[in-house]
Amino acid sequence: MELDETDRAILRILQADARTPFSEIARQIDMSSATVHDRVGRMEESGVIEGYHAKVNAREVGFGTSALVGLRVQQGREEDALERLREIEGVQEVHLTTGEWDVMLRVFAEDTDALRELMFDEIAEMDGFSRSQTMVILGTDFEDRSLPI
Amino acid sequence: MELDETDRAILRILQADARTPFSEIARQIDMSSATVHDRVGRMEESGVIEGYHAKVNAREVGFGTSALVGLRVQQGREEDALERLREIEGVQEVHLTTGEWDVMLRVFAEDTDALRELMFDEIAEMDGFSRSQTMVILGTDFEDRSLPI
DNA sequence: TCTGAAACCATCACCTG
DNA sequence: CAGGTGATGGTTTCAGA
Repeated sequence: MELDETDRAILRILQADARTPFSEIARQIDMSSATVHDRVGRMEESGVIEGYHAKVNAREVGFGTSALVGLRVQQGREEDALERLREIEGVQEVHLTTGEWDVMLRVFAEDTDALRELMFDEIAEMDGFSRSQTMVILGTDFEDRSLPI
Repeated sequence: MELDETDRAILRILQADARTPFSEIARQIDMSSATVHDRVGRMEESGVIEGYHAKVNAREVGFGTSALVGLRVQQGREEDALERLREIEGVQEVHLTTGEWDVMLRVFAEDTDALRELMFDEIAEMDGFSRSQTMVILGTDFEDRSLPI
């Protein structure tokens, strides 16, 4: 889908605050809210906007620990491996990558004990993986910065 | 902040769709929308809810390439290093980690050429870093899965 | 892309158990 | 004191221009 500057302005606003009323967006971009409604609908339909999500503080809901995990997958077992990763609740992101690791995960767990259990009992147990490396996240300087549209 | 099952139900709904009207949330959890309004306000105030963000398809807005980058930081230069990373637009996440790398980044770029420029002209140029490794993301199986609250 | 109108929603002061 | 009611002003949404 072709996006013009008006669409991009709408995206910038909704990236920063997805609950901004269309009427307020309309004021900011100097158009009617019917137009905003229209354009947002088109961007949702076409997949430019993939959804709206509340960002919840992980620590506050009991996930005090997070880590990045690199995995090596045995050749030919890729799809199989991904399928099993999807079933593990703490796994929040799965990327296929070039370089030292074939798959990089972001996992969340209650604490370091729960992380260890997740790694040893769920991930290390899976076959199709040869090596892994866990990088515990000690702190996050920032994340969920808006894309510079 | 203490969260009860009602709060958690609200969080689950807003994680999945941040634009759900309070009246609809009220229907789902069988309470009045005044109560939902109240509880959401309290969770925003206390930092349980950190914001509401539209998820924009990166490819559709011109970011066809993404990578995870590991960096080694010279001792004592950490704060300095983070400050410069914050200024680079394509850098969307910065985590401090244990293990092989001190800092892990998520970067977005227009294409592999732009990624190379970002790596060589902006990141490799910075001092305070000794080594780096770039893992280009070939595909993402999933990301932004909701936390299992 | 806008106007206008109907339906819908957020918000708040004020009750109620 | 958490939760509900009800009024009101703002918002969404859609047909029609």
